[in-house]
Amino acid sequence: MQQTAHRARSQRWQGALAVLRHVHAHPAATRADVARALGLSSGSATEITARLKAARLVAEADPRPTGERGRPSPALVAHPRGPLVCVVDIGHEHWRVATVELGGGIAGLESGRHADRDAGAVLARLRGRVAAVRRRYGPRVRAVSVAVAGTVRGGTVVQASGMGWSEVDLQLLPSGSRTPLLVGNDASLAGLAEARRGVGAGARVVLHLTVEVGVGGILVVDGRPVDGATGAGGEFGHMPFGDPARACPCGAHGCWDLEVDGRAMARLLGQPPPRDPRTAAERALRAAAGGDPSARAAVAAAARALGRGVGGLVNALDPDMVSLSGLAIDLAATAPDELNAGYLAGLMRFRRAAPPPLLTSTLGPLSPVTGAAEAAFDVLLTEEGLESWLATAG
Amino acid sequence: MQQTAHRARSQRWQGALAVLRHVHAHPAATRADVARALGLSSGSATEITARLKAARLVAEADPRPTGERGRPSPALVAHPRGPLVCVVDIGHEHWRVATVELGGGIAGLESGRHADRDAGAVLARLRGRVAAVRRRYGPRVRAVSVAVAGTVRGGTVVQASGMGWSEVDLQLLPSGSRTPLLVGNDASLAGLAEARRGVGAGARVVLHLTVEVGVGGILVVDGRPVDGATGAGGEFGHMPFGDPARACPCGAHGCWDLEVDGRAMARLLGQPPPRDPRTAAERALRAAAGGDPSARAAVAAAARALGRGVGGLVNALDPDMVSLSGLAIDLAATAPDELNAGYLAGLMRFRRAAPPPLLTSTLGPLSPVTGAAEAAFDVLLTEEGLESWLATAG
DNA sequence: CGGAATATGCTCGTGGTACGAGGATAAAAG
DNA sequence: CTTTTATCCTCGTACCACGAGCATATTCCG
Repeated sequence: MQQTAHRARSQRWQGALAVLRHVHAHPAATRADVARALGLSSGSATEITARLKAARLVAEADPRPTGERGRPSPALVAHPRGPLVCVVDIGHEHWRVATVELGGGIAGLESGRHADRDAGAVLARLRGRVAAVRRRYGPRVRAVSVAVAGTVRGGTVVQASGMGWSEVDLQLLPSGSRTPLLVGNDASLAGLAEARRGVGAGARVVLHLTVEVGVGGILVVDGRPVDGATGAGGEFGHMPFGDPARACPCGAHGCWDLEVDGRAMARLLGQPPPRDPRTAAERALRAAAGGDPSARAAVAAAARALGRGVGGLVNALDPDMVSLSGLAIDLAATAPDELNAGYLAGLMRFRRAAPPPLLTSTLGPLSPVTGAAEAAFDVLLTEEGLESWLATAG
Repeated sequence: MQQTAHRARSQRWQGALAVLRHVHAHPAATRADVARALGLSSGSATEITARLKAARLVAEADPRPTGERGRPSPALVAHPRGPLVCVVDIGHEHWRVATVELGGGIAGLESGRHADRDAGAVLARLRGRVAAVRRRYGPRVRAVSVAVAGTVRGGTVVQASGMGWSEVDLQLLPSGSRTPLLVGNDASLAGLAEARRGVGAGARVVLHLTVEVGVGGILVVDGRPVDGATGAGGEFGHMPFGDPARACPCGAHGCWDLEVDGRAMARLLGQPPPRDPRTAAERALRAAAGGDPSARAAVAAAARALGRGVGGLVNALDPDMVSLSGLAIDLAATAPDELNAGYLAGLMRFRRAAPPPLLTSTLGPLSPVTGAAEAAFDVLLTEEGLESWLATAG
């Protein structure tokens, strides 16, 4: 039963891979659903699921009574000894280390606040947590995937101003380890998760935007993130939608960032530049909600600037919908009319009859974790990934 | 030898399709090249090429002496009775109707100037030319693909202000015809061509930008155009990079369009808004090249505005390179320092050490034709397209 | 309560595709 | 003219999916 090596490159396991991808994307799917969706005959479904079960990739849950006629179909779920991804989420204040299985289920989750934001200290702690996960699960951990609140290029953090980092190499694995390490921006990964499993599920082209300190996000087309040549795509906050005279810490001028976040609101309120723009924004939003007219005006201006930029991005990128997250949700809640007015004014006329809806993202604070897991499974659910799993686990 | 219907959905002809796509993308490739690139055994290559030859999809040219050692390998080329695409290019002033074969070779080309720019008149003439192509080649014509100088959404022209069109349905085929009709923006399709076969060949992420009246273009990732939910993506000229007080004919304000084209230069020269911004721009560029200081200043400002916007787009989209076309080439030639200064100033600091190069596109005026043919072959080189070809031609 | 209707799962024979080894072929190099 | 290099062809083998036929599990309905 020894299989030849080269064969794998062409079509071997292609059907199994398609099934596996479908199971991952639709965790509740029954075997019959999968067969229908993929156009498989029931014979093929039988054979493929048998192979996937033998390879410890999927398991079949007891069929649950659906109330429908016909023979009940077992649901395909992650195998209890199947592949896992270790996800690390590095925020400005907090960290998370999660273990995610096929289908997106979270098998384990730890979190905490940074005791010391220094890169060395943060990474030392996270290395320990990752090592613990790998000790516990052994070779089931197929990848480590990091979501970090900073600009990422080619696997390293170029800048994470919230933590005072610049040019940090995220060495989270012992040197020499062959486990792949993936790194992405947290807002972009959150957008990937929203597009696939959140508010964007079903839409083909999703523009995700989040406001925290500045604006981040991602365009997701057919479930694939448009993250550029080096993974640094999605830095929409550094498009020059603002006042060309205003310098941005990024080095450019007139960045959109400076018009919509806590820095913008503080400026509009006549306050000095805030040390922590996130809480400054929250303060302004609370004051505006409480009826303070000058806060109201500042929030309105930020909302309008947000809407105007979204309009420009929609003109250029033509999404089916826009998913809003972070402070953008609060801006939309506090100043919906201004956001909408800015959005419509920014759109080309022909788009105004039926503009892509601005929708609130639904996945919550774990969305970067989910997105990082998605990115990792994208790598694992390939022929190479499968081959490697079969070699170790088969 | 009757083949079952369902089989085709899974992996039938998958290998042949991969070969066909490779041949299309690499017209000069020998059979050995293809086998190597796709990891095919020589036996498989033999079988697949035999099948493709029998299906009148590819032919093998006489092996040419290469001067290298070893048995010469025949080149795989388009079959002389293989599938064709009828391409229609509708510019502001001119039209073209081309017949393109697999691999991108142009088998026939007609062109002319619009006698009357009215949509009805233009379409009537083009319908005639398309009908002539279809009469001549019969069922070999598998698709009609249109590149039009206007905003396209979902297969119809929303607006083509250069010709005074709005909401034009491009009915170029007799009603009831089953031949697929594809429609795209000319600048976006030109960018697709440049990314695949022009200056962007080899790059994974290409941002193509062209200046004519306003700015158009496309982002191409892994050879796939990022053209949005309705095909209207790439309207980069309507991002608000300019003065927010300035109204754009598109309905929005502050569009980049208004800062870089002939309208911008006329404005900077204190002239009234030109009826034909294209020739106004050419006039200003000529005057600047001739040494006129005020024209020089106007061109410099437009070049700087172009560079600044390109910087913002690079920040957000992270391409490997930027391909410039149309008047952008002239701006780059006339005011290279200003363009570059604007570009670098618009980039985030971490990008400035190795910014994506701004390169001049290479395909020339036929690039929209090539791009439209590419878009059509993308549809034809699928299982459905192949199946349909085999049904009629097999 | 029991047969009909419905939906799904399993078995097995068949066909299509790719592999890989071995030999044949066509050019350049020595 | 022989050797080297690179390619092409033939053929036996393996794998995967199909589809028909039958088995199984549930709901519906008289």
